[in-house]
Amino acid sequence: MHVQAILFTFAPVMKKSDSKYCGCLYYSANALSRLMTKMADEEFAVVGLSSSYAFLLMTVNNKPGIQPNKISEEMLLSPSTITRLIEKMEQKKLVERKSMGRTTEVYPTEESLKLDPKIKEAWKKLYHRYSDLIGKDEAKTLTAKTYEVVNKIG
Amino acid sequence: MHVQAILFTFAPVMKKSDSKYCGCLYYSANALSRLMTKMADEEFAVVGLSSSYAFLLMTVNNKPGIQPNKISEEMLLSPSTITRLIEKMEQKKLVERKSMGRTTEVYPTEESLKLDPKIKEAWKKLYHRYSDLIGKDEAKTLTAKTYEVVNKIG
DNA sequence: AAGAATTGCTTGTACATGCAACTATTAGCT
DNA sequence: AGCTAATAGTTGCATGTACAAGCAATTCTT
Repeated sequence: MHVQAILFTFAPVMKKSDSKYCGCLYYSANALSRLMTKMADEEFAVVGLSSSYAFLLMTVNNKPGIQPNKISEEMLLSPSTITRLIEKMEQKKLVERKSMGRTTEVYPTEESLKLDPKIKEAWKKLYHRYSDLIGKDEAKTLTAKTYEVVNKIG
Repeated sequence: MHVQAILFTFAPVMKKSDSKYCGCLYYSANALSRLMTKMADEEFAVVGLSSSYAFLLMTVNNKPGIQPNKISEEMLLSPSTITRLIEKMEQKKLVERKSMGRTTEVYPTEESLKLDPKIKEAWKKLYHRYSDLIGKDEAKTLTAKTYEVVNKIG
């Protein structure tokens, strides 16, 4: 306890910036989001995808035939965004749409399924990367807290 | 301690969604960011601005003559983004640029200064809005934690 | 069974943001 | 003084995301 205090006094954690906005959740949430997205995009680059597409594929690979509707819920993105994501992945021959009446089912292609382990691997690396940077427990609690707040607000 | 446990057992917090991604910081940070941005945009709509522009104006109003450079640091946005934001606000006659050599100084117009109290008011309402939703202490600690992580990662 | 409401998905459009490449200016070195 | 390096800012381009409006299919109502 004492040691901690002394350490903090003589060796404070260096902050990169200290904006007048740092007490605002809008600000810090957005800043973190941008950083995490950049980090995720870097990791998923090994499979030639940016983060959103990687998550889309994992979602579809996990539940072949899932409806855009449900993907939207799972990824917390708007239906129109999901349409756009699916379009792009269809162009790349990584998913296929089967429309039946007003509903649509989205299926992974062979290639997407073959890619799946690599995507999951990249995802794991992402996890380790930020966990190493900020501490495993710290990462877990922040993630949980954040998600909890998302559920309260959204 | 015991009471807590019992409460949790018999009255768990109801979650809206429970994605397989909820343990990923990329995912929760992005979700929160989107929600907060939406909320902020709603609040700042009373002054006819979306959130980024409101923050830009507050920054410039607070330090007239500030350089884009410094705005970028304070807002944790890339220089090019700041250029774009300034352009728009210049079109709306809310800021002015004075270029001197390679440096540029950004000044608020009268109108921007007149708008300032309303922007700050909207900002305060934003704060209360999410604080009411998730609890004041909860909001404060999450904001602080998030900002801390931003400093560690960024 | 016909019209109304709802649902699932898509499209047009707009916006926020960043990267990479560029220009212009200043600072540093010799 | 002159060349090089660094810095400040801008621009072209690409991407991710959402809203509003639309279309098509289904369900509800009476």
